[in-house]
Amino acid sequence: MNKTPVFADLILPLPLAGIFTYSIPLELKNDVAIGKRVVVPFGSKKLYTGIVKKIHNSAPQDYTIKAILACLDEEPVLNAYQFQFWDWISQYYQCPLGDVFKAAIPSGLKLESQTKITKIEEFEAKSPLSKTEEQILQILSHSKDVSISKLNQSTGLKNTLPQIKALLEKGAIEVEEQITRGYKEKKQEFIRLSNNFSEEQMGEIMNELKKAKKQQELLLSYLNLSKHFFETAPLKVGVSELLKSVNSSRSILKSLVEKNILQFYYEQIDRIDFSASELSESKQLNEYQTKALAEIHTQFKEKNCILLHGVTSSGKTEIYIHLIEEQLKLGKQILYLLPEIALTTQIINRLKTVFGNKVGVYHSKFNDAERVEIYNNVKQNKTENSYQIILGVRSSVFLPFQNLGLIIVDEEHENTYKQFDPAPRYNARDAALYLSHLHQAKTLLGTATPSVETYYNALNGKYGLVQLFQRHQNIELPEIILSDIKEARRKKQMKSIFSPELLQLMETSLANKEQIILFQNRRGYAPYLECKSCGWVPQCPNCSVSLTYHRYNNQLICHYCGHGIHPPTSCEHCGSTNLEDRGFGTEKIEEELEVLFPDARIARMDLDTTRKKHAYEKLIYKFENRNLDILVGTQMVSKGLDFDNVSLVGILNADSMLNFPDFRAYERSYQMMAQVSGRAGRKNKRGKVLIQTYTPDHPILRNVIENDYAAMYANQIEERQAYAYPPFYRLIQIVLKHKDQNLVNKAANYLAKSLRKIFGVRIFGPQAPIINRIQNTYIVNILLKIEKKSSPAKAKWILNQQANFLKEIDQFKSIQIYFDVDPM
DNA sequence: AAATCGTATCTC
DNA sequence: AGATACGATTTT
Repeated sequence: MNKTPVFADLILPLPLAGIFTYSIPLELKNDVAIGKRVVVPFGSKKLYTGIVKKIHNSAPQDYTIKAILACLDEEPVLNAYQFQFWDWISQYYQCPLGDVFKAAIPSGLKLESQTKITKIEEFEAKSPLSKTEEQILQILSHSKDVSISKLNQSTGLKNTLPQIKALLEKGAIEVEEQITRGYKEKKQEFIRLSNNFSEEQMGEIMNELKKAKKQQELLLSYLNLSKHFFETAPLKVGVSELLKSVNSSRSILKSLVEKNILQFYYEQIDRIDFSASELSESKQLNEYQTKALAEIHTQFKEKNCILLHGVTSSGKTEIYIHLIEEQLKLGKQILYLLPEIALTTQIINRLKTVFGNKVGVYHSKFNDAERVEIYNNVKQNKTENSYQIILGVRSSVFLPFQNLGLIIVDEEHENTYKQFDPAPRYNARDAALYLSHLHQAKTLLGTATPSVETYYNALNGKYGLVQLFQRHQNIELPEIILSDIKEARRKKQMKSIFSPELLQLMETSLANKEQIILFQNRRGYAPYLECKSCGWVPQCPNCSVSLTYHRYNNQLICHYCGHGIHPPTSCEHCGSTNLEDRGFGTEKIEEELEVLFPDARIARMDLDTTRKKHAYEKLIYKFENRNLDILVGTQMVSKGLDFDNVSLVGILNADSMLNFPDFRAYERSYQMMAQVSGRAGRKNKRGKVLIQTYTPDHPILRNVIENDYAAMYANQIEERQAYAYPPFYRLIQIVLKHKDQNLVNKAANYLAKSLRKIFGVRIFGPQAPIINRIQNTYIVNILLKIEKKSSPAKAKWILNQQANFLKEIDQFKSIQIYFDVDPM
């Protein structure tokens, strides 16, 4: 027998490069296996959940090795596809596997220990304690099991560890590592008869309960609900269901249990509803949809990825449904990606009516336990009671699929598919293509306004292309009207932010009992506050941005770090009390509408009004049922919602989008305006879109009016080629961060210089981003543009090497560096 | 990321 | 000197 110790290489949920080798103790030898979770000590105290990546026999030489403490799983939580997928993400997006782990696994499956501190009651101080030590003991005497971060918070100190250590040595406190309980199964309380009473016995019992009318009533209700004497096996009766049925109380039920007539029992239930609901057939496709579907079939024979370019309201969803049906028949899993939760509500409902409980939804507003259940459910992949279709956001590409047949990426152009912070900075649309490739599955990208990159790939034959330009039920595309607010301002015709044309149209719509959507890409009340005498604007103390005024809580808030203060009453510069809010956020627009249209029912939809779990659905529901006349919102209102009574869409300020300093600004503006416009229009009446702008002659606005995607594309692709941008070049952004602005600039200059020696003119910068300070850390960027045909892997290798060289220079050691591959 | 170690700074 | 603050180092 081979008695040499066996080792396991683990992925730990830490932003550290590489994998970590631990020994497998004898008693765990049979348990530990690739893909399972194990608990290991890391550093002096902490315990982490690691995932076994490899088991081997080569003992590491350079360090003493620790042992695995426990194995958490009977079955692996990660399958072979996922290991490959993680490796790809880690390599392509240049981040440690530990970061991928953190993003991919719901935190309910990642236990982590936390230090809990308790006071020892009998402790008496032999020597006088320091002020902070006294303070800590004071806090501990109020509550036990206090965490270190909580202590730091309550004392107001940055670091209490030295004091904790001192107190520990003096024997005043106790420190314990507790593993926070992860996922808990949900149990439901049921009630049943404690004996299989005969009808005769039951009669006696009822008789005995004559004096306890309430109890009698409750028992009777139980017999009714369970159909006890009618069914061979009585039905399950939930405690809460029973109590509700006769409006009884728990204490009455308890006395029946004490009399040993009824008894409680518990069963684990899924948080997810699997009750079968009534299903309706998928809809018959119209002539154009049928043709598109046939084309998709043909092209999938040759290509692995197809772009379905269909105008808004052309019925792409119904085509998806037919494709999903086909995959289901083959026994395959389907992943349906959406850019954000905001979009899901209407599509969930549509898919659920066709596929019922085969559809699972995965997004960030679910709590941990729910996410774990979905994860486990997908992992099981049974045909009964498991999701075959996952409707989810970005992170659902990490679910444990075993048998994917099709990935649909809806609204492919959306930038929310790209994760910006923290690592992994992946694009779910691009990752989906790799995931498809792993499973030998197909990918369908769907949108009315393709991203320039995707459209280029489709035109050049890398992807298939299927077009669908007929709107269903022949709803006409809306009429788009421009309103020159520069002119209106000059003539003093503007009523705050509203042009006379817009107000006119709004009045008509309201008079016709039709609905209105207003779009303003700015939340809060006013983007900034300004002193009228000297022009001073309150800034965030931690970031290089001005503070946004929010009226509902009367606060100035930084949208980058969340810092909030009460608005100052006087100017910090000149002392003037003449402070005025400038610009328009959704909150202010809502307020002004209430004055202008006192009879209209107005609501606002932005990040602030949709924080709560179902707030978004409630708003949509209200609007759908025509309980609202005007909906004001940020980009949330532009995405995939279909309402059939909206006759007017107003875009309040098109210029802020157009003037955004980014090479994708025009493309993004076109997409945004085209998408919002798609919300207008009804079965028998052409909708109207009014765009307010200072630059009515802007070529992009012309493209929007003429609904000419091709022209916009032709123009943009030319610019992309001329200025070396995607799809002709691949971008990698090198980001440097440090608290010291001089140091970070110096480091960036040094790195850019050494990179120029290798990449030459492909290096741009260093340049400070528009917001060059967030949370008191300064940021500098260097941009690398490399030809599409050259090897990105090699470029990344060189970047890494050069970054490591920089880190070897003493003064630059503490500079943070990371890469953003394909930045947005 | 978080604990620990090493060193600079503050306070009486 | 001792307490405190902060940065660098280490983690398998």
